[in-house]
Amino acid sequence: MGTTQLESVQEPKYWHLKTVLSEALDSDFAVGEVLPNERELAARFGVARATLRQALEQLELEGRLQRRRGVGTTVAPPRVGVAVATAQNGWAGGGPDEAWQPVECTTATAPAAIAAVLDVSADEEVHVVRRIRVTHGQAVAAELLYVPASSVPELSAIDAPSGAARARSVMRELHRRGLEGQDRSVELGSARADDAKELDRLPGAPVLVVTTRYFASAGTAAVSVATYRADTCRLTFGDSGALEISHDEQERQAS
Amino acid sequence: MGTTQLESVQEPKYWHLKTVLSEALDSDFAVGEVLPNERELAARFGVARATLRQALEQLELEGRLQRRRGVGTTVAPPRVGVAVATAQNGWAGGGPDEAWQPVECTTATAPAAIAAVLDVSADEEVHVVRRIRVTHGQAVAAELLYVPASSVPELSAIDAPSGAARARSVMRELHRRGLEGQDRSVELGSARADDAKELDRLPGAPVLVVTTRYFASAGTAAVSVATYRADTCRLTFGDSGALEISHDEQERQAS
DNA sequence: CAGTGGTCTAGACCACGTT
DNA sequence: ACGTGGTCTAGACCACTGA
Repeated sequence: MGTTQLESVQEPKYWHLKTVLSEALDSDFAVGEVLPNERELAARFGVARATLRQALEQLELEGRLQRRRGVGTTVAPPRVGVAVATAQNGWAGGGPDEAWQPVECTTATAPAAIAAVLDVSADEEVHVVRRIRVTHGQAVAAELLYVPASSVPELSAIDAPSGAARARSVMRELHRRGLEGQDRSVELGSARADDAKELDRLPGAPVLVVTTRYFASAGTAAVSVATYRADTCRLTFGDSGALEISHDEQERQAS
Repeated sequence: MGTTQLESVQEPKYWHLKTVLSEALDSDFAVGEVLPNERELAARFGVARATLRQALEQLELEGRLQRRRGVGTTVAPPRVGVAVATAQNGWAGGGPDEAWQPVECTTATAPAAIAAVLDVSADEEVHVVRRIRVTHGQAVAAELLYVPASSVPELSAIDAPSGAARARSVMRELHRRGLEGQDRSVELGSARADDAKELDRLPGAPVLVVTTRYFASAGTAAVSVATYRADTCRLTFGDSGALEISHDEQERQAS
């Protein structure tokens, strides 16, 4: 009757390509190894470069590959487990593997949504602390911490008016105020231009946006918006330490 | 001297396009409204369809748009805050807004990485419970829960051999065993074909993969791998309730 | 400078949902 | 059947990195 459809894949080429590449990555490549360039790979698989790129983009999204303009495509190391502080940990910035570096501090009016949560008026100036989180020598997250003046009442106005020094002063005062709890949410986003620069990525790169509300005795003491590199990070929330397996590994070992 | 470069944007077209569209979305469109089709929009902005699509893809990734083949592109509602159980909550499945529906239960050998965490040998059969999480009538997550036989010793072998009924039996037995703690990690992934189907998305759609390890008195009682729709979900981890603002709103209101 | 990935074009055809 | 978004092509040029 009907025509014999041999190989009627009914599966997009880029999807099949991704599978093939993924398996090749497991068997034939070591972490850090450089892949052939895109034109070469596309020719080798007999597809247009755009199609090949679609497969590479997915693999990069899953943390399997790392691509850098002018350099090439390399096999990415497994994702880094990054501990996100639990309620007990207090203000991030303590542990050895949880190194937040204050970069700058300015004062500005907070975005309306932030102002509402902080319970300050929309046109009130708040401290905005810029911090970078570094793990294994790599910048993995960039944060904006919004601190109303009322949360750091003893902050001397004579201190450095901006810069890392003032950022440290604000953090010190926050520590002194103590902490009663936190609220946290995680969602997918794309990196703003400034965050992308700090994270050594292109604007629009996928990031995990962690929004944290810090409660002190008087109410909401501060709100933090931290953007983590989604390609390289696995956020961990542990009662008793980080999980040792990654989703990628599960996939790869599921064969 | 040099040529006067008026409008030397040095900013990709699709990026600028995304900004323009984003603003238009805020001012001229209501949630659920249908946008003009891609060919029309591309023509209107004077760009190729592929370029227009690049902008739409980003906006969809950020949860601003929803695109469905054969239907069109619509303005997405704000992301749903989905509570991820904290240590106190025990086995997910209780609360009103945390409805996990058992779908099926089979027995199979777990992927190697899972088997290692469960502390069972790689060729040992475990129960695999399939659950779907529904919020506001929408499927937001699909889960595979791996349960070694030793965690549900009293599970009658005479029970339904598979299907939703058996899934419920396994969950009931797990409840009986109690829970001492959990470990959790969140990372970005792309939907497998089966998960995509449950979530009404195309394979490869971006998802937040939540891997949870459940501890009982005897050790690791089960491991869960849940994939949440990244476009529509905002995962919340609260000491005291969910955050009420979303990243998108922050962005939009930051103007 | 050469080589890489990033952007962009102007088409074509396909799979799907609705009518 | 029609219109939608999804896939795919075969080019072109640009921006960046490193030798």
